[in-house]
Amino acid sequence: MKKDNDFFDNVYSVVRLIPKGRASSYGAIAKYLGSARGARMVGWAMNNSHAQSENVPAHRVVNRVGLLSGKNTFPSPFQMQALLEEEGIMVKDDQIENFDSVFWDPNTELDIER
DNA sequence: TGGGTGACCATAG
DNA sequence: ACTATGGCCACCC
Repeated sequence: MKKDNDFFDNVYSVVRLIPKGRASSYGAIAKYLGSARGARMVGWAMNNSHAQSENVPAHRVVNRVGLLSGKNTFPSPFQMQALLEEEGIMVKDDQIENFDSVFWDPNTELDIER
């Protein structure tokens, strides 16, 4: 039988593939799954990521402006920023600095490049 | 069953 | 420039 949460599983897989010191965006992940099936679902999957036994580096996932949108949903809002800084990502005012540099797009990095 | 919500993104005024 | 609204699709009540 088919799994309804196939979408979630896909998201977790991609998030785990995010290299250290890099960050990705919800829309990029959603698009990588096939289309922007409502980037909101990606965030929601993250919200349920706590249900996953595997460690999902949700802290490496931010919105398109590099803002730590989900820090509020973390066990401790400071944990997300702390983890990011731990990996060398500079965070200022709940926003990633040089986001252009740390941005990791699965469509560009993983895929295809022909 | 139907309606509301959501860690978003894009376009229009 | 900023604010407002629509769209996307899965989950909860």
